[in-house]
Amino acid sequence: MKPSSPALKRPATLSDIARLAEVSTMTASRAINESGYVSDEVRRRVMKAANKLGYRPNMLARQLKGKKLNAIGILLPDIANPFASALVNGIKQVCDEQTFTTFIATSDRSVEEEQTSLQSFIDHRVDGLIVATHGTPRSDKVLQKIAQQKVPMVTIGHPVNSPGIDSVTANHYRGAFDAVQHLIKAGHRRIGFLGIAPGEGASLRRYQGYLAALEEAGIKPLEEYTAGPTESLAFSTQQDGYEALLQLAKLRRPPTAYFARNDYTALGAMHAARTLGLRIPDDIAIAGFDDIPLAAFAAPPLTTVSQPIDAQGQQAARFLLERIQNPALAPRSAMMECRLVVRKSSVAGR
Amino acid sequence: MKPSSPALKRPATLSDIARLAEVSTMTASRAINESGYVSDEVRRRVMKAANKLGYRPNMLARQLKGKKLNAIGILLPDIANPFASALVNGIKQVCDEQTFTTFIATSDRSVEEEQTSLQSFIDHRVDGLIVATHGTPRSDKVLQKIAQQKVPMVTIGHPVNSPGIDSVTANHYRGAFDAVQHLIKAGHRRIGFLGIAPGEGASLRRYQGYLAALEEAGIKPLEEYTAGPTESLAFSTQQDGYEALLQLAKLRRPPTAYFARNDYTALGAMHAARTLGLRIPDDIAIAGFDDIPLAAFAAPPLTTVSQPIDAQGQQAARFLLERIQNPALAPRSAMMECRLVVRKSSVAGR
DNA sequence: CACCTTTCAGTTAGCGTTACCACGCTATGG
DNA sequence: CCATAGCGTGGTAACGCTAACTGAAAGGTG
Repeated sequence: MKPSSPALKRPATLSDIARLAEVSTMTASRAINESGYVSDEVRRRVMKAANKLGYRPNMLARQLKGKKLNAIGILLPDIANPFASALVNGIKQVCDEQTFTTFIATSDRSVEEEQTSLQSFIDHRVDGLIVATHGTPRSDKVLQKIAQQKVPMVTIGHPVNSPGIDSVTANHYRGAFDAVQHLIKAGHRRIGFLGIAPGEGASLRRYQGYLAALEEAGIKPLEEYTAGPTESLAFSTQQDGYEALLQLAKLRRPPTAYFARNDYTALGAMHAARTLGLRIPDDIAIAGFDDIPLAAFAAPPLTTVSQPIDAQGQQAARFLLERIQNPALAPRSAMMECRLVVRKSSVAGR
Repeated sequence: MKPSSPALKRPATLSDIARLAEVSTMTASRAINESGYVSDEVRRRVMKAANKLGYRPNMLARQLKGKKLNAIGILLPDIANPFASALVNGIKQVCDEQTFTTFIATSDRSVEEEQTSLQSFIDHRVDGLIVATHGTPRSDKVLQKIAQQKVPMVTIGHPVNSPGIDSVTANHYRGAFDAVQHLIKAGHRRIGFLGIAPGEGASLRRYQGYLAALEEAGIKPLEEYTAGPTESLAFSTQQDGYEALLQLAKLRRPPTAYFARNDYTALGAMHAARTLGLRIPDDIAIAGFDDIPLAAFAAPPLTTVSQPIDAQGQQAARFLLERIQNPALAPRSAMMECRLVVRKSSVAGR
């Protein structure tokens, strides 16, 4: 006979514990939850029984009784996204302290997926949602619809103007502004923007920052200096950057510097430059955005803008947990500053 | 007065629907679930009511009644991991067909995190688990402990020898063998291994494949040709690759070719080579493993080994869903072949 | 027309948990 | 000595859902 049969095949319940500790179910519940009055002696007995049976409270039954699930959902556009990891870290740091579990789902950058994923979270009765998808008018509508179901919600990356939704965002405008200003100070006047098709940048804050920096320097922005994928407000890839730079380099008077919408695009552009035999940073300068881990290891290392991702995650989690405590809170928003990281890809000479 | 008040603050329940459709709760349940006998007329009435109230079944209450939750948990080592995305895609493809929801959690490469994340999934009563963490003896113990709780489970990436656990894995051994053989065929005899400290490769199949290829060619492996982080069976980074190559290049007779344990390590090594003024592939050849998206965009493009990640995810999901249907299944395992992708980093000349 | 089968709908109970109430017990104070 | 208050414990009901049963009506068969 084994010392103690490892476990029933069915997980232990409160009544199992109660039976073993020879108390009522209710007393067992109180002992486990440290609520109400329980004598030390009984509490010890219950704890011992719970331990022996490997008791784990059934969160589902708990939630059914109107308590919190102690779980939140995080919706990410894409798991390969370099932000994802840092963001989740920041969120988890805060959630762990309050013993909230975090579940992640992805939208694969499709609005349909976004909707079903969010609905799944709600169907499983998470206590709140952190949504880090990229903002498009259609996806905003989805979010507002979801928010109507009275689920506490925080967005990261783009504000949604809706009651009951908090937002956290980085100052993309300012970050782009700083990066382009840096290129201008390095002597460049012809600066291309990689990662979006001409005429589609109206809602892209990084593009607006680019324009503002040019304007401040008295440089008239040329539409032909913008290249990138159409119908992709959401993202832009290495391939896009590669093609965009090849395209702009063909101009009669091509840019001498490029600001890429994100680091992937910038890395693709660097590859294109090499293909064309252009030296970086001697022939052309390149700057990106996001400071992904590989940026520092590119050849040459990439000048870029670093977002305080971790901090955004933390702030979002704090907002959310507060809103779960008090759902009636007025919508709040926080904006965090970015930091320009100057590396070799943008400064000629040593 | 509004045309129709948007929604109660409390989500609609079956009894709400039943009341509105003037039937019993049970009949509403039958109509919604299409089980048992319900007349067409009543079914229509119920559906209409459900629609009007925006009814969504409470999965938690359902599970409590002994039904499936229709949700599985995926545990990933790290979200930034380039596999993660493809893996999740493969899993979702299969799960979507059967209307299973997928939730993701990360272990941050810590065994403690791994345990708490898995336990969280179980606490929330998911129907099954797909675990894609890297195998270490300690983590295997955790998995076995979890498996005792009778949760259907499939591992990806490393087999766990335990009843009730299926595994899916790629043939890392063979993939590494092919890559190293390729380097040998290109004329190299002094081939370094980057990504693990000397003497720690016993359980690393990629290292075993490397050794086997050398042996087959009659090359005696040198321990001093191995460099990388200690106590990191789990992973190796760009930084590790960078340092490892710098270290091996200092040898009196340094390797002329390097096989890196993964592409990140390889990219770090390429950076180190550039720092040293070594040309790739003319002075040294480099090959990696994993074929991450950036590998093709490195300078020069990186020779590497491509895993059938998507297929592994699909297979794992199929295993899991079968096991959820029939938990008594004997453990199964599947191994998928890798593919060598030859690019410029390994072949001198044009 | 008696009898069985199929269809349809309602009633009851229970999943695991906790809120609420009720009951005893002990200590305190008038 | 009885009222009152603070402890400690048990009983009951309910959260939203569905399995199992019960009952009734409709349809078919000989």
